[in-house]
Amino acid sequence: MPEGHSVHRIARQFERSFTGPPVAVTSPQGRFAAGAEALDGHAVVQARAVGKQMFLEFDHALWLRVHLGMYGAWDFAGEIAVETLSPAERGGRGTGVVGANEDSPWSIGAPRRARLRMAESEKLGPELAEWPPPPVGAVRVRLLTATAVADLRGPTACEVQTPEEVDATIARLGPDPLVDGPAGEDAFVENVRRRNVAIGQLLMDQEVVAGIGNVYRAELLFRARLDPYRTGKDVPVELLRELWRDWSYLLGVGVETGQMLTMDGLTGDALERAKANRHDRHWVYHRAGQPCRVCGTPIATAEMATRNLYWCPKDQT
DNA sequence: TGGGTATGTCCAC
DNA sequence: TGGACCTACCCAT
Repeated sequence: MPEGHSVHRIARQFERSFTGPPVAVTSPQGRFAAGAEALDGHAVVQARAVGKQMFLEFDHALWLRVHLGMYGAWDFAGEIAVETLSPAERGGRGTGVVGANEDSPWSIGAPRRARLRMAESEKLGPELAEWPPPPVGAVRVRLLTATAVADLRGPTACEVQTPEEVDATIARLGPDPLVDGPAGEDAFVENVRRRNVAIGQLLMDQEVVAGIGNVYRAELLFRARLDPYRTGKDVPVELLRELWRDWSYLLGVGVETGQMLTMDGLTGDALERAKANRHDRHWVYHRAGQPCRVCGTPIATAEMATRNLYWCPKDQT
């Protein structure tokens, strides 16, 4: 599932393409019919992302809360402003697809009629044959303006919330570097230090820190050379502060690039390989049995917090 | 072509 | 504890 960086990117896409004009809200699949009716015809005021949760505020003080879960995805189409994608993300299509400057990885493409899938990976689809495009498959909710459409499929959560309910949802979440800034660091340290629970478990706990998923967990622990089984209260405060700052850094990279790039210092061919092939992208994630990129020891794996954990038993102590 | 796995969370039993 | 959610991708056949 999309980890925190994807959700922040999606919120940004909504800010760009959906705030302002009234939005037609429907549930082609039918499972969100009542919620869609409550929002239909109202304008989106703002989009917010906290951890892996996204919130859209409508102009009558109701919010749409969405959590993508493992398989959820948003498909955007229409005259949407698309950020520059890497060649791999463009699905092997030629250049000039989004009209953005190829040399500037952070630039925003000129709005044009296109299709963009935003989930764990992002991909541009073919040009649109008709407008609005017919919903394909199980579309839980469709948001439609005169120039843009967004279809949601397969979310774990999709519901209408009052402002009080939004506050309550967010209150249950730990700090998010892009929401709380440096102030989140103290909260993170405190949340970890008071628990007699493995740090590998705590990083996956959205009440401890919001937005980290299984890939970032494994990579952050390796980057810190930290044993996943060390309990929270046993991790030195200074190491926890470094861990928080590293998460803030990786989240920023993820939001800017749309990819979970966790190996620093890559240049040239190695960088291109990492961008093109996710198996060349990580230190330990999904590399069970393969040699550690630093010491050569086979990467270990075990289940922790119901997910597969990966780590180097020699380097992480 | 078909099966297994996956970035996550909630709920029924 | 296991299933549901519902899709994309990779690999074996």
